[in-house]
Amino acid sequence: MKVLVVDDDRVLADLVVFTLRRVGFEAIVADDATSALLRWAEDKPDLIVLDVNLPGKPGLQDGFAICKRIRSESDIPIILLTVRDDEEDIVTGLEIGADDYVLKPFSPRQLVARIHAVLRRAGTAGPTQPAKMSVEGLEFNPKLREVHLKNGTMRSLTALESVLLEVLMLNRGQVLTFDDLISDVWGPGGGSPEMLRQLVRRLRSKIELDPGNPYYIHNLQGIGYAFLLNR
Amino acid sequence: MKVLVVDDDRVLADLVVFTLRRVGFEAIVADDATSALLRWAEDKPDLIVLDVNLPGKPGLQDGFAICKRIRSESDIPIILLTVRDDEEDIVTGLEIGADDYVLKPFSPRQLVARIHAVLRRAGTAGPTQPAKMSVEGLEFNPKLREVHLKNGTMRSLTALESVLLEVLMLNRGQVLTFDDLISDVWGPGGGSPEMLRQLVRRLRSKIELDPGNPYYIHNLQGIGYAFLLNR
DNA sequence: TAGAGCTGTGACAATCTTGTGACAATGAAA
DNA sequence: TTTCATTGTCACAAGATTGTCACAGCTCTA
Repeated sequence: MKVLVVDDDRVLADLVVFTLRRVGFEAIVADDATSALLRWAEDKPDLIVLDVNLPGKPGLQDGFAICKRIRSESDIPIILLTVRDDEEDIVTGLEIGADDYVLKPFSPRQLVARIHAVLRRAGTAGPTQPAKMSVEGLEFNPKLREVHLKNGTMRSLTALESVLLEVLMLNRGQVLTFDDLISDVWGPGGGSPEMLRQLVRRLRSKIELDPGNPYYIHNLQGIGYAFLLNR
Repeated sequence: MKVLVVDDDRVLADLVVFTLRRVGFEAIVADDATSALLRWAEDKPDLIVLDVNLPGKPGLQDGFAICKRIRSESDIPIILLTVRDDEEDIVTGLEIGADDYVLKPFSPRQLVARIHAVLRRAGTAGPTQPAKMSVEGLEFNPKLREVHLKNGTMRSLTALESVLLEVLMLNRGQVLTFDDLISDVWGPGGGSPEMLRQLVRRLRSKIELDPGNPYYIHNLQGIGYAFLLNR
């Protein structure tokens, strides 16, 4: 997941880029309109974080101009960075197509959270989902979010249960650490071991014929979980 | 893969070194600016873990000063250890060229993960665990913490049993003293002969076909244990 | 051969990890 | 606005792991 950060404030841009990379995003920087458009065209980012105030001609080379230009050709998610209390800017930005805005000053964590929210709303396309996945009498349809069990029953899964099951089935026979699973399900920087435990329990209650003696999802104490270890 | 750990907190440095060695890194220590620069020049480490607060003149002999000095001559990956999640400190560190930072207090596992992340970004890979270890009909998978015996059975090991078996198998044919084993398994200052005895017993009960007449783990009275001594 | 010291053992205590049931919070849909 | 589904959070139970203890049996030395 690649993010283009457009800001002429070097220190701030560095901090944002560092934070984004730290939680797993690719991040690239542009510091004016020209290089922003060039980066957008060549690096094909998945989201743009765009400062409103940029060097160059106001109205022609500021953040709004870039946003407008990109919107004429693309639906890419755009988050505007603007100065506190400038509500007129906010309205203008949303009108020309920005998806969200963040007020300066802000903390990088706040920005990361906002990026996640925008990406969720945009429903970003991940790798092509397989139509169905079948293993050991368990048939899972990610699109419909339902599983058919060995005994013929069908269970519907929630969104998070689906994500977890897909991650586990795609990596069956391997041990996935708690951190790996948490990152894969909730995204960089999200989730917690407690949340994962609960999700595993909920998923087990739907797919295991005997949840007290799980057949599919195995725990390795202190390490993580595995789906159908070879045994 | 050699890591230079720069920290005047001896206990912490020992713990970090122990942890790094446990997962396959070489680790060396310096406890002030002078020896840090000397170690860097002479031992040519591949990465530096650098505490921000060091004894000596602030601004001239602290972690930032060392980082700045090294950056003027090298791109070596540098991870700063700091107690303050203060953005100012973080920005300062990044500005002078640090690649990442870890907040104290931290768990050794967290630091190792951060080191791997920085090395990945730097394009170098840290040491990986051997997939499997096989000796005389005993097959051990450290990742899954399981052994397959000569008679086909599979046994799961606990975390400490795994560590002990790996140490023993990596040094097979050699005698390891009680102190060596205790230090390797529990780390500096931890463990005891009593605990080691119990652990050896538990491990033997899982891997020996005849625990009363052990084939793999031999005791040398008053000295230590060995794995598969040639007799 | 006897005794001291060492190693192995079974069992229990302490601690940690995982699983569980239930409730709170949130957001979407009716 | 209300209701419901989903997800997050909490407190505690259950199970696993590790530490500790006391003693039996073995080995080595005088």
